[in-house]
Amino acid sequence: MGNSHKRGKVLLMYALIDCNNFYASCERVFNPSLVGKPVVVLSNNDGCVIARSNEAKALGIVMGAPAFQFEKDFEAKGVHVFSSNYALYGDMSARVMNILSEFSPDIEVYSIDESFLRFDGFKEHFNLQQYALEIIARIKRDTGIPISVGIAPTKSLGKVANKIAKKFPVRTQGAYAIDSEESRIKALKWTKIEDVWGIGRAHSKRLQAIQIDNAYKFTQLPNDYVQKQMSIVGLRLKRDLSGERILDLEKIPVKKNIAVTRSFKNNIDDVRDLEERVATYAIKMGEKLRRQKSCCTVIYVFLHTNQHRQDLAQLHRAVTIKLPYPTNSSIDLIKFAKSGLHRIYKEGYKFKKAGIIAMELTPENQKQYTLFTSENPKHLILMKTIDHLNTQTGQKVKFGSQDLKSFWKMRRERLSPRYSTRLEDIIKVICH
DNA sequence: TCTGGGGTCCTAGGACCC
DNA sequence: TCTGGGGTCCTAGGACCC
Repeated sequence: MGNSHKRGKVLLMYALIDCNNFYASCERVFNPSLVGKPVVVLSNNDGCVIARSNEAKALGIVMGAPAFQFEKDFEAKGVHVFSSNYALYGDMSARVMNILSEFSPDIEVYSIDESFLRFDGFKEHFNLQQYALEIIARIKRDTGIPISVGIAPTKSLGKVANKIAKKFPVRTQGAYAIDSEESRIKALKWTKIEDVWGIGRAHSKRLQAIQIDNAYKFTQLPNDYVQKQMSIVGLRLKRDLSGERILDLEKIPVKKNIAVTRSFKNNIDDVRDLEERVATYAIKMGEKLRRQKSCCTVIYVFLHTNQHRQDLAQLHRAVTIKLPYPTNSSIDLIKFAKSGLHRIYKEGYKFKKAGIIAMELTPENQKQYTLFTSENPKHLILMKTIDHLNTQTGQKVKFGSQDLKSFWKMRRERLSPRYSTRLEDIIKVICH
């Protein structure tokens, strides 16, 4: 394996831990009768499939499949369908990540269902394969969630190892280690180019055109060619896959942008209805900003018609607004977002989606107040109070510009209970 | 009728300046 | 025939991720 991943005598290793079919697995934890049955979870508005159990995958239900097209299929094949329940998934994720952090002091929570752990020096003291099996058993016992573990000297190789663990659950028992030069090459030759982490549709298509159809062949390309075609990002990936430790754990970054965007259940053409939507997004954005203690100085507002309806006139409009002062007050954000909306709105179009994005975030405690334009200091106290009411008491405070009749409520017809975060929904165990 | 949402990073090229 | 040149900043858009 060369010496590229060794420093002194300490062997450097990473583990990538990934929850299997996470959302579908979460639904199963609280409804064990679903074990062994096909389960799918739908996106917002029950639009398309975003998670599938292995049984659902085997039935040929593809990722992103529009739910309405598969409705009959679901019924015919006995597929259990759920609306996405982020309160449940977020809570289950936190439990899993908490336990994982007991197994290494160095952890990067990469996404809701994935973490990298650093195992530097562990190999001298543990059988890593065995250690991985312990992690799997512990997570299963304490949360009910099945996971896969890939162990390797670099992060991108950890991804490869994880994929092998998932693909051969019986042989690997859910854990696979790339721990020699031979196993690295064998694993890369097995990995299709389009399955490599960091190589998406566009790049894999271009690589396939020059007969680069697996990850090993990709690592044999000249550096300057890779850099030219795929920029510095591609070159870093090539070196990391070759066994050089290029990618390392990343700290949870403070977000640089915060977006709130939604598709509507139905088309909207009335500007007053759009105002209500945009105001609601602005409030949500304010909450997100305050949670990470940031203010924004720029907001971006956009409107889209339905791109799937080629029979209707299409329009994409957007505007970037520089705010006079950094803010995270929902009241201000509503005002600015609405003014943006009025600049881009055009009569005569049926809009399907709108969104706002907060940009150029600054820490809340570093506000630069300008002399004449600044925010109303009363907002600060008001927002604190509202956040407290919303998060601590379960009350929902609404603003005047919001719809009070829940007319816009997302379609979530098949929502499971919030088993783990809502007392009324807690699971009942009946003993006889 | 019905097709998700929220992020990051990099580069090319234009605007502008001296 | 020949039409400066180089630096910086900004933005749009492409590519990727889960």
